[in-house]
Amino acid sequence: MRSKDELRSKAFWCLLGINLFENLRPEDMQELSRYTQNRKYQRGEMIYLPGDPATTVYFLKKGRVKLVYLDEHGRKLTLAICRPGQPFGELMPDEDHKRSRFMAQALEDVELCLIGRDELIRFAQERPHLSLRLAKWVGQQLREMESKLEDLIFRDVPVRLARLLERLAREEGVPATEGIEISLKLTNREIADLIGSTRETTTVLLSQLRRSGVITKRHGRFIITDLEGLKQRCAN
Amino acid sequence: MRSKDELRSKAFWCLLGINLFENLRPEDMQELSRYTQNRKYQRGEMIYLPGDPATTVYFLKKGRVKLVYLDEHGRKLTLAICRPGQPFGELMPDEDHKRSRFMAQALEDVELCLIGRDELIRFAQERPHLSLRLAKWVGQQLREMESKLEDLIFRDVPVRLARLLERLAREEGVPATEGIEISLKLTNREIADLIGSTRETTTVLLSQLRRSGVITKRHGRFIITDLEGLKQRCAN
DNA sequence: AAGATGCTGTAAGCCAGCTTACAGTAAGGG
DNA sequence: CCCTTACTGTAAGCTGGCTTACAGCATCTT
Repeated sequence: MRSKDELRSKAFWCLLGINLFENLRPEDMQELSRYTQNRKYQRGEMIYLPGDPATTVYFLKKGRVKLVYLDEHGRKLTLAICRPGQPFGELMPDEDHKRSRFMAQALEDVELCLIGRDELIRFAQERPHLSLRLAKWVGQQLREMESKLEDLIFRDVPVRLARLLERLAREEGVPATEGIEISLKLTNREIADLIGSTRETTTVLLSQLRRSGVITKRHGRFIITDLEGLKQRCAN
Repeated sequence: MRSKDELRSKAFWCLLGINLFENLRPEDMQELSRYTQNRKYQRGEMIYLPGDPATTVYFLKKGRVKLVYLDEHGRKLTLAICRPGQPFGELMPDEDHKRSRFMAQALEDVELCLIGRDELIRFAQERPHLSLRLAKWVGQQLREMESKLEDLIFRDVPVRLARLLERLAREEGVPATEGIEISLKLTNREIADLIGSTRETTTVLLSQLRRSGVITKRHGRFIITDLEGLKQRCAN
């Protein structure tokens, strides 16, 4: 059986690589790690569902996770794709501890560590620097939401699709022989959910882009073969 | 000429009634007030414009202010209506101090006090409780944005209009003989901007609601005469 | 009083993109 | 290997709500 110390140092290690906790003093890390847990999920598994009490904050260690809004009629909108190092979950829920309206789903095999919202806040209460970082994190989420809103109101579906692909190429792209490969397995349905459109419309638009030589597909992953052409389609 | 103390206590008074600074120690209030300024604006005046550097945080003392997103083609979306006691402005802008994409306009004669973002953050740095409140504030903005997004994607225009009127009746309503009066002068154009629709469509829908006996208008202000009927129209 | 400016009301026409429907293809699993 | 399930591709039709266009009012200005 492993010693407590070993377990603790393992948890400690878990906190490394998380942007939010960079530059934290080692003894603080040590303390914080006592409140954390490690979890693993397989591709496709749900990490939390709409309606689950929003009392936990998650930090991605490995794999990617998508955050999806689900409405009462089953329509979906994917709000974000989180990458290793990033936190997700609701840090600042309603006064009345209302349940989250989002779900988090593993896009790949995922490793994460989690911490109770109240513990994290109590811990931050005595560490102003961390508190401000939390505020900054929430501020980032806010800005992402704003840009999502901007897209959905002011841009039409073809432009939203082009902008999504351009962003994915920038954020998740790896160089390939034909161009930039988006290192994410995404179905047309998932892309549709990301741009707030339907599967059918998205399929048609993707076919057009393929025929125009802007993109191609290999092993279920998209490759941007003409980044310039794509960028032209990002404007209204 | 007035003494420094008098000026200071006046500024101090300015901080009272602002939710964010409730329960702050008097000496902290005293110090914070040294960084603040008071300003007045008339109905219709701009407080800041898109493109202005986002370095200031505002606290409303009197009157209401609307925050509007303006796109490059002149289309508008009103994101929020702020009321006395509420803060607005961008507390947590991009790393690169990107300029705000919003404008703030006085809906009525307005009194506010303002403080530099950096000063406020430096001040909060040593007061963890305040830092967490800032995070909570940003969290609230985030939730409002989420609900705006939800409306815009999943609900059609008539429902969005009904929900807006219901919300305004709840938040800005005062009892009147015929029903609940919304204590805000709003043109059809402004209502259209609030629900992400056009002036014409909004006019038609408002006329329908009037003909159905759900609302009426007096002195440029709407009165909800049939709250139940309105609530029925809030569902999809 | 006349003119300018901005708000309200109404209506015809149009179109992006959602719906519905179906066929073909890939892939996972027993 | 077959069978089931899920994904992709295509197309006809419909419709919510945006566009465009005007006319009548209400303020405000000088």
